[in-house]
Amino acid sequence: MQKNEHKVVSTALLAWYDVHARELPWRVSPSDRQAGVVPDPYRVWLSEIMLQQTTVAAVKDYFHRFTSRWPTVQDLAAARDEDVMGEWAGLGYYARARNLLKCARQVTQAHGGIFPDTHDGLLTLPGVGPYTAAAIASIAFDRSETVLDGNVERVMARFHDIHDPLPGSKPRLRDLAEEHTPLARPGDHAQAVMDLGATVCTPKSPACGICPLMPDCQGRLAGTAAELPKKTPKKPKPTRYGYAYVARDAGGGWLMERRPDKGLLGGMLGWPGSDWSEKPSPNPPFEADWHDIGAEVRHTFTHFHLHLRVLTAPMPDIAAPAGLHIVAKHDFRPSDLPTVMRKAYDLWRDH
DNA sequence: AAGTCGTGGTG
DNA sequence: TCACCAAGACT
Repeated sequence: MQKNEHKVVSTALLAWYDVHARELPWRVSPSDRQAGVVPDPYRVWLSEIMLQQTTVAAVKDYFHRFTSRWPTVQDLAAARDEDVMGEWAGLGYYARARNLLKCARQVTQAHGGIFPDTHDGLLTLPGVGPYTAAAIASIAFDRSETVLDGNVERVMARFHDIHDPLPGSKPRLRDLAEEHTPLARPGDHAQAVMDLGATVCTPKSPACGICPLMPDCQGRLAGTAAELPKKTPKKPKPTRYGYAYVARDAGGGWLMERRPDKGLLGGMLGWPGSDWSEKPSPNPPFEADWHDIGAEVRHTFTHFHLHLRVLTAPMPDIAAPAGLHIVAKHDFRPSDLPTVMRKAYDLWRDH
């Protein structure tokens, strides 16, 4: 329940939001909602999945393409797996795309195309965790649930001058965020805190001078705002190496693999290759005089750097080796590839 | 319950 | 250049 001394905060925040809310493709503005416009749960859900660990700028074009191609959750549920994975290519965290499809089919088949309208109901959906369930419940269904994402953590740590490092301080920050959550306009409140965190209370050099919460911000008063929240240091990233093999058959088809659902780049299209390790074993898909194109892909994943050498050879008139298949010339779209594979293609094309 | 899982922008 | 960072979920 909201503490009385925090009511002035949420009031100031909502007043700020009424003026400064960004126009976003999935957002119903405060004035439009006041006029009776209701958010579409499908669009709220889709946007929140895309926004997990991903910036608004990166999401916008993907959101437009998805909603143009699949306007409703039933449309998405009926899509082919490879079409959804191809449309998601480049956005990253591909488990989201696999769970997106699972979720769309679950909502369509088990719920008649209607999203659950409670936090606990939403939590049962694949790809929907504590944050996303609270976000959808508050934004789409006007329920007073507390969202806790990186923005909210940062705003709370600064406003209350919390110096304990994340992730250990998370329960404390959650308690504080719950105290700020209003019963009225919970969705606007949630989006207001996140907008504030993204545009004013930014990780580096926060714009305290224009912040609506500045008068009561303990971090600002203590002069510690910019260095909060503290975080436990991360491990350094090792560098791994590998080989990728780009081969075309006589008809211009490409020899490719569909990666297994589990693990890195799961479910995505890619070039056959070696393992990625400190000392990779060459693993060409067929015997040939493989030509090293003389350039290597450099790509950084969440927890390691990768140097990938690209080799090429014409493919003889044989069947595709086990686990691989030919993507016909006119079915091949570089935009279907995850970025690291796209980089290998670009190097091949330019060699 | 730490580790895994992408990518592009930023300072 | 490079570490850090983003509207986290899953195992």
